[in-house]
Amino acid sequence: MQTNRPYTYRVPESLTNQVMVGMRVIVPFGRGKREVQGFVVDTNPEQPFDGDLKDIIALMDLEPVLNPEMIALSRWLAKTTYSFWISCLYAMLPNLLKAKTHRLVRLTDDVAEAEQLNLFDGQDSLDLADVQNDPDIMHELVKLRRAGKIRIEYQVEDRARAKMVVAIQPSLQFEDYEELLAAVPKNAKAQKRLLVYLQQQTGQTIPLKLAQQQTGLSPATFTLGEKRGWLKKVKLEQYRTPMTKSLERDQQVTLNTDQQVAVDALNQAIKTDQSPVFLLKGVTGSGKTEVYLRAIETALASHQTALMLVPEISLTPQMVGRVRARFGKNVAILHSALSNGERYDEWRRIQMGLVDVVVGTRSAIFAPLKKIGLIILDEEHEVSYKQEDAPRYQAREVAKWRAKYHHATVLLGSATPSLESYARAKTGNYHLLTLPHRVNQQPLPPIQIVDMRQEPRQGGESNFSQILLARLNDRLQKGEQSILLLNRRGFSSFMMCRDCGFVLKCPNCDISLTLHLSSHSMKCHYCGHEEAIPRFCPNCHSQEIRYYGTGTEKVQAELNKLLPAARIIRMDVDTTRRKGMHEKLLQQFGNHQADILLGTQMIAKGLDFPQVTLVGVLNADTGLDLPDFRASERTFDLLSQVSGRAGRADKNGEVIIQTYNPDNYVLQLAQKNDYDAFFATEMRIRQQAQYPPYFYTVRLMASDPQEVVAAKLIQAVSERLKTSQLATDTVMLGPTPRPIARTQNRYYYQIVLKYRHDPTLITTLTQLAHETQAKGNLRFMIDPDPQYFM
DNA sequence: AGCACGCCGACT
DNA sequence: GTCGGCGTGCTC
Repeated sequence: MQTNRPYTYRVPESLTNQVMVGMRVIVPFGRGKREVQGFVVDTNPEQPFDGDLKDIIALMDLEPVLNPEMIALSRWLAKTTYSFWISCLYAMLPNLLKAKTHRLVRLTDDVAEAEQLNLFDGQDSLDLADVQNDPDIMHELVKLRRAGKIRIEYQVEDRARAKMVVAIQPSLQFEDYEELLAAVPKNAKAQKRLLVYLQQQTGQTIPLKLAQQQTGLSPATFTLGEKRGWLKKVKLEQYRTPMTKSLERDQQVTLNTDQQVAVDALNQAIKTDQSPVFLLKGVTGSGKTEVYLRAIETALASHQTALMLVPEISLTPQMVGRVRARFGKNVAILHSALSNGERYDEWRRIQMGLVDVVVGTRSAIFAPLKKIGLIILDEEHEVSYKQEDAPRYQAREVAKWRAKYHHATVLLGSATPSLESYARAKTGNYHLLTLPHRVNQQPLPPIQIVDMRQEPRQGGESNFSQILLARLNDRLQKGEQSILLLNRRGFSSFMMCRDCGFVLKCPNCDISLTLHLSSHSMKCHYCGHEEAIPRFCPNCHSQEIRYYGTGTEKVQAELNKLLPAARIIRMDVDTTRRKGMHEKLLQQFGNHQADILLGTQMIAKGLDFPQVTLVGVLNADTGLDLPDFRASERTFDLLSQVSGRAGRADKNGEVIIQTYNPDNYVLQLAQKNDYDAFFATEMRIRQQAQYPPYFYTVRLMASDPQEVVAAKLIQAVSERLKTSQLATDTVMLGPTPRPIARTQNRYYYQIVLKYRHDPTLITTLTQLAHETQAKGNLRFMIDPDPQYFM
């Protein structure tokens, strides 16, 4: 944090007129011979440094990688998220441009040959990163270092490598080729063909491969042509384009009245110089996507570009497919599943202005599009729009910042808007657009709530109520499909000894281990720790150990018994971990190779399968009693979304929700599909408890492998806050241990602050971020508008 | 992050 | 008198 500011360097003569704002440079920094990478943020500082300047060592770029908009945005981002400016700059670049520093160990003096052979393997240098985990080698190196026999050099490596292809350019004029044609020997057929081809292509640049194909000539002929000066060979950047899958057919749809109203409002806004925010609230299946596509068309028609964010590409393949179908090669896709190379190439295409539409996940909000006319956030309430590690930005807020900069329109879409957004729409801060009806004219599927406490229990407990089982059977007979949601993976959620009450916990985290039968192990869902299934209690050696709680694995086993004829696809983190499995499973289900799709919340969103007429929620209570003020909002959202998967085509759908809390208002209102009533109820609770959207929240957290160290720091922070002059309505909760006090062998303590308007608090937090040093393993972080409190 | 400097205790 | 561990402050 002490270095969180710009430093001034001299431009050496060799770089005169080459250094530009937005370029990356290599500079010396500190007393050693350390080289670090930096960004040029200004070439004409207001307050020049009064002292000896060091020279810039080298440029890493031939052209800026960040434009002035990005530099201004990064400044604002650093301020509002209490982050380092430089991490904000890096957050805007594709991974490939984030330099890796190599620490090379070099010999300074004669070292015994044996040492050189052992340590350096005959090489003249050694990358520290390769050996830093080997204590023996490190010890040896420390000794050599003390003896002055080795030194460490820092090297910055540029990882950006564009894939290059050779291309040819005709270098002469039409008439020149005419003359040459007349002059070549009659039997030189290949040369003649080349000349004719070049004559036709004057002024073009053609990849060599393509030219060979078109002419049927060999590479040798082109080389000859180059030698004789008929053509020039150039290197052309080639872009790795992801998702080369054939484009879907674009379906032209006629808008219904509601859609038309929304599109008209958006069209008008896009053409103005304002930067309004629209909230499009449309029930599941109401045709929000078509509204998005029309708005993008408008932006393009007025020579502007469009940026569209989706929560997660793998969850919304159908959405991405439709954008590509409509706009074809004019679209760049940016998401986390791309390789670094693919991501870099897509980013370059955007940077160079080769595309006008960008679709991507959270970080795509930094796509270097110029002249943005429209920014869309689909499913705006999704938590994935908030980055959970530094810089902890909310993509929705970045969208609004960029919209102001570009005079662009922001469009937030959702069936269940976040309370924050809907509240703003209600007060007129945002413009509200609504799509209350499904496009297929079907009503939303009726939802039935089943009270699991009333279920008969003959023959042991079942996870299925009689009615849900009967309905599943009915769909099976009719050849229709069902979706079952159980928001818990694994087989059983915990193991307990009947004799002594011992619960098997993760050694690294304060959380019980989950039984996974498919991998024959006990797993921790927080750190990935895995161990064998115990045969007797580790505490009292009793054999009376039992497993409690139900996960997707167990339900799958139970279904196999209850409905042996049903073909089941289970979809959770465990079955989709491998690349491409997600798509594969969905495709199988889409081809009706299975009758039931059973899964965790990953199946709740965005899926559109016409044969699905039944949705069952096995346990609606799981998310309700978490210590998190957003628990109700998330449950309502999940239930609404998953219900929307039923009856999307011409057949009627039906939803069954099983619960032990049938009277809970969240379930009651989800059943009625009454978002507005839910909003009103929840808003009253939030107002009373002083939570968003009435108050802002910020979470401060200290963590360390030693509990006392973390506790001490948070205590000091707490004292500091108490002595600063906080606004009278600012509330400080804590310090307390985090609800899950320990994960990955670190203890966490937190303070949650709630405030309305408190400039002093903001200043104090900024100072805290500056002053609170991370020492050793101790960490301190400030998370504005946190999404989770666990 | 990494380095130098200075303080302090332990040892020669 | 000297060495090394550790806390603090600085890096254009």
